[in-house]
Amino acid sequence: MAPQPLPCTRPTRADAARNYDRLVTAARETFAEHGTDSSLEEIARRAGVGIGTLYRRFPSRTALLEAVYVEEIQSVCDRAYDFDRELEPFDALAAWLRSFLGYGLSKGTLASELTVALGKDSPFFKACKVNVQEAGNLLLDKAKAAGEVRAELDLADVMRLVGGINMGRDIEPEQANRLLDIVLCGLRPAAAAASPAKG
Amino acid sequence: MAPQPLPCTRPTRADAARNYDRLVTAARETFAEHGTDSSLEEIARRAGVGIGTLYRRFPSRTALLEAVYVEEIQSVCDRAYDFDRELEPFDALAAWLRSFLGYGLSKGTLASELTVALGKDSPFFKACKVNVQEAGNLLLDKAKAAGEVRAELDLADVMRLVGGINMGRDIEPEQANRLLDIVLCGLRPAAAAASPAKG
DNA sequence: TGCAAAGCGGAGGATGCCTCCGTATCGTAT
DNA sequence: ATACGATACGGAGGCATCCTCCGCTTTGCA
Repeated sequence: MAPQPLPCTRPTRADAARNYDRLVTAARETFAEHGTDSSLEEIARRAGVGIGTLYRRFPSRTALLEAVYVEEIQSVCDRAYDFDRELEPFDALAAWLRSFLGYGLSKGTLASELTVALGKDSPFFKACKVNVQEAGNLLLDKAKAAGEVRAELDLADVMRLVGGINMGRDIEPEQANRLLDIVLCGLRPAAAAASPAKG
Repeated sequence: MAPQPLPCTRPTRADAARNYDRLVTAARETFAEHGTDSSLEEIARRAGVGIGTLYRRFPSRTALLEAVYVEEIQSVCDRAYDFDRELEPFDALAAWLRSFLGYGLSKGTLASELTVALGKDSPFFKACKVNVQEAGNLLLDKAKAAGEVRAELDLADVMRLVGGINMGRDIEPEQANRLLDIVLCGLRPAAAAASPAKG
């Protein structure tokens, strides 16, 4: 189902693997609760391992974020394929974007920071991007083929807009959905009255 | 022209006023270059004053941000009134949002962080919000009255979407403008074919 | 059971945040 | 011009976090 294997550095030795899992779990929880600026020492404490262990496994904050993101990315992609099977083209795209948004609302800023991360240049994030693009483009292309989305749009644009919606930490779910509606409207072909400012 | 006086704490004594200006200038440059997480000690060094001076004048990072934002806010509001005089309703709104975006592109993440800040609860940011709302609503209401923007949208929604566009630090100006076009399309009434996902 | 490889964890140097207070400067009154 | 009180300056220092380094422990294989 997932076309590209995402890099995974989970170690093989029993104790190391156990600590790896503890760290990723603690990191996911802590990042979700206190944002991605959380203290790494706090995460190590929460995981019940020494700070040295954290740094050996994850040489930088980014590396730890990557490990957390792998699972989130996987989940995001899986849902795209689900919606593709179950819904009509535009609805599938809309549902996917809405689920992406709802997921972000429940996980603090993780989703929006993830969107930012997908713009980064690291090899890891590029690999993630490939996967998300493959899943998202499936939905987007079908919606385009059905004439329900403007042909000149690309997925990066759409993701960026949706990711920007809950960028500012606290947003009411109601407002978030309203903003998504605006974006969804903007995706549709300028069939009649509407035309963008410059083309 | 600007309806509400924004608070200003610029001191009166000569040396203090000079240092105040140096600090605000250094802060604006540093925040634009390295984001609002920049070291305050770095800013003090850049301004050529001691760290103590910075903290006496600006008891917190937020206080320093406020001083930087005052001028930006003023400039954003002024432009709204200019566009209102010079352009047709929808074009004025579009031009204002586009200038807001262009300004953000040239100033790093300042503009988008400003958008986030406008959602905050501090008295200062509330005052800023009042001013921006007054200016923005002038444009938005006229565009609504002209039937070119959906009546149920509010300014906070629009600002948030636009602010989200260049949230992720590095964005190509070309892409940013494309995203703004999508948003602008989304603002227009669902005249014919286009209709939002849920109403 | 023994041993080498792999992993563990925390001490410690560097940096940033913020406070406190002795010293220097400014503006005014004489 | 001078003196003096009010105001401002600046950096030392306490605390938190980041990240590195290295001596000790655990693991898994022979």
